[in-house]
Amino acid sequence: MATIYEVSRLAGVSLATVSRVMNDSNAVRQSTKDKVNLAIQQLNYKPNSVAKSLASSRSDCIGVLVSELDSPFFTKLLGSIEAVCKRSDKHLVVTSCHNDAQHEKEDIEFLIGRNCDALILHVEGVSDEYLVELSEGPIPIVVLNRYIPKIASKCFSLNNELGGYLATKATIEKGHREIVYISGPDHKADALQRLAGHKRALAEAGIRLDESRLFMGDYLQLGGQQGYEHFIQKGVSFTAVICGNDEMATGVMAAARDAGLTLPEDLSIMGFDDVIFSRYTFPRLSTIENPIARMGEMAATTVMQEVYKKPGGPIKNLFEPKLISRESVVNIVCD
Amino acid sequence: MATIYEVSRLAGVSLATVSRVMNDSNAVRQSTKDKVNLAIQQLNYKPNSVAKSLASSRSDCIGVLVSELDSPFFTKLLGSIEAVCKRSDKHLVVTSCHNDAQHEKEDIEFLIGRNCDALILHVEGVSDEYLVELSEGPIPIVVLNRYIPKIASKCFSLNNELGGYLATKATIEKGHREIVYISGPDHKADALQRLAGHKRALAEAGIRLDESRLFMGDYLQLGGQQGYEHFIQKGVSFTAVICGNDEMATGVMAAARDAGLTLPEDLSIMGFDDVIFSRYTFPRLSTIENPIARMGEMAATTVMQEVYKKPGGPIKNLFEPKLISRESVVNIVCD
DNA sequence: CATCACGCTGAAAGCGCTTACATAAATATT
DNA sequence: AATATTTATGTAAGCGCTTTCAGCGTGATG
Repeated sequence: MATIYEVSRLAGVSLATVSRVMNDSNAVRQSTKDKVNLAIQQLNYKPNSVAKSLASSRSDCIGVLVSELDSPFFTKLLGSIEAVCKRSDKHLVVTSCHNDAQHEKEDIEFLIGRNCDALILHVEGVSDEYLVELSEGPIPIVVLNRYIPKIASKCFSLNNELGGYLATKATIEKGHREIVYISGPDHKADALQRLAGHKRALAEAGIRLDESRLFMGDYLQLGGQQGYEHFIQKGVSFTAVICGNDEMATGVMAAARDAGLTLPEDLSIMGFDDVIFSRYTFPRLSTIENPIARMGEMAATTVMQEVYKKPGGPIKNLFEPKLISRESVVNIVCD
Repeated sequence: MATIYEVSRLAGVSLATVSRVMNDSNAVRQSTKDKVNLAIQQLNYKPNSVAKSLASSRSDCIGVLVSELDSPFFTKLLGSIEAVCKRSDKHLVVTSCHNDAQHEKEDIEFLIGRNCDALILHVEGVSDEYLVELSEGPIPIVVLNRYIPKIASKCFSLNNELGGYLATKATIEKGHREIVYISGPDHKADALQRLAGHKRALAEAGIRLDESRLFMGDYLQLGGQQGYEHFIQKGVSFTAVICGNDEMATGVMAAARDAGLTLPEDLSIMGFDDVIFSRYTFPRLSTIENPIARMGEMAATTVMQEVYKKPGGPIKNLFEPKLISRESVVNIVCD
């Protein structure tokens, strides 16, 4: 690989001038620029971004930390972040850290050590205080899917409580009274918020909340299956099951079909997130839209604006869920 | 951030010694190590990996280039690669480049400029020659989902032809004779190979290949829909549709249902890849297993072994597809 | 014609680390 | 005890780039 030095020699100018041309400083005469560009072409010179990064302490790299890499949720997120960053020629260092506070911290430090210009974090293990402290450090961060009052402008999140409320309300409006809920794990804030919304809708409709109608799942397909089986085994009767996310909803579908039910006639199922496959299920899943992609977009745009001074539209931090009525929740006749 | 210089001063040793301790060279006396480690702790020193990378021309970073970031296919791939790399403390610089040869080249050059220790590439735009040439360069590469004879040991791919053959053969064995095929785009090698397998199975069964029974789709859900509608409009009669991938199969499902068919009774549908959502469809999709995750694993393991001299089991380059019979392809009675 | 300002370019000092190579200390060898 | 070996540490030269500062040439100004 050619270095800047060889370019400077071939062009008959100094290192500094080549560097100026590279970063198109306007303090270089056009004729000089031409000479340098010619040399660059002839040598097929590509600047070494590591050296550049060390000298300038800017890396044009953004660190992204997500919980999992192989889930449709993060896929959507990552895709939208990458699209924005690519537009400004920034690149992504991606890590996943399986919800473990220790790993999260290690990965964050790694990304910082790697001179990332900013961090986009989807973390569930570390505490709010840790993140607040981090945000006071030299390297800008934004936080996804989490709301921390002290650094609200750095947080991009969904009104999960409202989402949970809408899911349950819509189900009740279809005539359902016997409803069970399969929640995400209770160490996840969004799961708890969604559950809170569910309870509010129930209370509003005057339906007594019965702990036996609640199952704590794992946000995975398996959790949905387990939840369904749990309720059957306990002899709970229900016409609808509301799930903390779409993956568990598909688990319920599978388990219900295995038990011989016809869907959606025999059982209504509500999801949450509207991840890609909810359009592929049959019946197509009624769910709550979670604008994950827009959240990622906003987070990345914020970084572009604040760190790189790129132009960009107004930033939105809080997102509203929306009911998506498909066919998995049906009207039932009240007895 | 503390630098190595401050550590060396606090510990009362030279830079070189600190560096040796960091990279745990064994040529340092234990007592010296202890002094240095103490200083490191006291200063909460974190090495700057950019400087390290520049000085050593090793970055502990592996560049990954995929076509798309928000598709279940790449998700699976990326997840498995990351898992392997993380185990050896290597990190991923991820880029997506939407099948465009020019972008692919730019991104590859970016990754090289960024001192990536190796490249894991899933590229469809650039030519075989380009990749062969690249592989002769200073930075090791491995290639996913593509077979290039000259660098076979660097390629990890599926026997797509066999997959296409198996899909069609299984369908024929269920009694289908009127079969249509929705292929992936003809600029993708795997799509063409799958199609070739389809033709072989047809020929073997003595079924005449009719070009009117072939539709070139886009590997997306939309392509499946369009394919289905195309055949209906042309008045082609068929009892089974075989798709170049699962996403198009879901498109066919949707279109067929919209047309009032009952699945799988009225129409059999075969997919390819067995990506995550094929388990969520109803009827559950019969498809061809594509061990994407294992391919990613092998590719990453190869890099670990060759670049970082990590131990690891035997490497497998060629993968065999397997039929996964679920419920979307049914037996039909021959007239 | 001397002076000043301004635009362009070059020299050189880092950025924080690794790694020959040299040297000093410790140990082994005779 | 003197020398040869080995082991542990320090010195200093980079890695390829950015950036400050100084200096040069040019044209404008008085």
